[in-house]
Amino acid sequence: MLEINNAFNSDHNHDHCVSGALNNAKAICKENGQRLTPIRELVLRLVWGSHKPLGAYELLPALAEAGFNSAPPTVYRALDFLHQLGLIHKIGSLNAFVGCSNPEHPHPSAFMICTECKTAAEIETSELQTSFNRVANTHGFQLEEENIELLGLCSDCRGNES
Amino acid sequence: MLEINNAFNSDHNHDHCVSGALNNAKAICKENGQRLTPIRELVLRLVWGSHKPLGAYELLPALAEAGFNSAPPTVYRALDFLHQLGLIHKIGSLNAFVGCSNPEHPHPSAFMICTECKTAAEIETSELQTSFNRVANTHGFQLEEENIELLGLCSDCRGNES
DNA sequence: AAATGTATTGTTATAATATAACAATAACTG
DNA sequence: CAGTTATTGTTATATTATAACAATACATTT
Repeated sequence: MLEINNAFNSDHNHDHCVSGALNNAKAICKENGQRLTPIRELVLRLVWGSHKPLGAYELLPALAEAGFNSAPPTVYRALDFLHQLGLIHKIGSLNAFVGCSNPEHPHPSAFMICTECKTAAEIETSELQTSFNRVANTHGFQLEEENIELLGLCSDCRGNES
Repeated sequence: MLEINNAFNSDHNHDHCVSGALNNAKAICKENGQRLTPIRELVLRLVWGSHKPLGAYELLPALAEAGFNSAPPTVYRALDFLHQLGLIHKIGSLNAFVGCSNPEHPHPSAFMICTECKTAAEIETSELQTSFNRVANTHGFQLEEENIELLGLCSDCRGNES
């Protein structure tokens, strides 16, 4: 059974998501001998602080406000760094980044993305991984990354349309 | 069981794919009261003629050669038109378009994309649709489109690396 | 601490992708 | 044929992303 996270439930305590992600990130960086520098930490906080995928250029003002350089390469470097460690996901169809799955164990993931309000809810995909791994193995394909995006209207936005 | 098409098999008669897609496109346009104009047909041929996803700007020279206007809006319009009818797929992570699944019945689809040679092989996903539909229904999500991308190395490119 | 090498960040410029806005033409409809 | 709609042409610009190199910070060895 596929389960989703609570992105569509606006009641949850989201600070918990962010701080969980941060602790996780620190551990992962330590394991890999990488440094979670102030810029990287800020970008991680910003991305995880939103259930809506954020584009690189949406992050720049916050970087500037925090006193960092805010040219595009700065934010793209931080995003690439976090992405490579599996700490954030890139939503290809939106050119935007999102965090907030279960921060204790990074994993391939899928998203339901509302085309109206842009909210992205992560789907737990363990059940799909079997299928993906099998088809990859069958064809000698070395699976390295997944972009799984379900696009449509969330229940809130469906309601507002009627 | 997931099956893939023959994109990784360079021996197949690809003209057949293209002409199949074209016939299918004509029928679908007729059904929907849409016109498959010369520009649209050319773009369809070009996209289906390649197993590698093609970016919009890669198509422009061919449009120019064929005597059409070749400014970006021209090709984006044709791509949007074909995409909306389900005749081509957009690969979000590559900003590129691809055709060539079973042209007789358009359907949601998934791709294995080689990050080295850029070839995209379509995966038949009927087995996954059940899962996707269920999770969408459970959360009142109105599923409209899917971007399913498996990224990695195809067997050819794995061989070349060793 | 000084010297050295590596990683990170700053900075400028530009590449690559995509769309807005409006004019001109072609195709459909009564 | 006149009126309407759909398509294409055209110019300009918005959005997303990276190249290239300089400057600084950090880590390691001596």
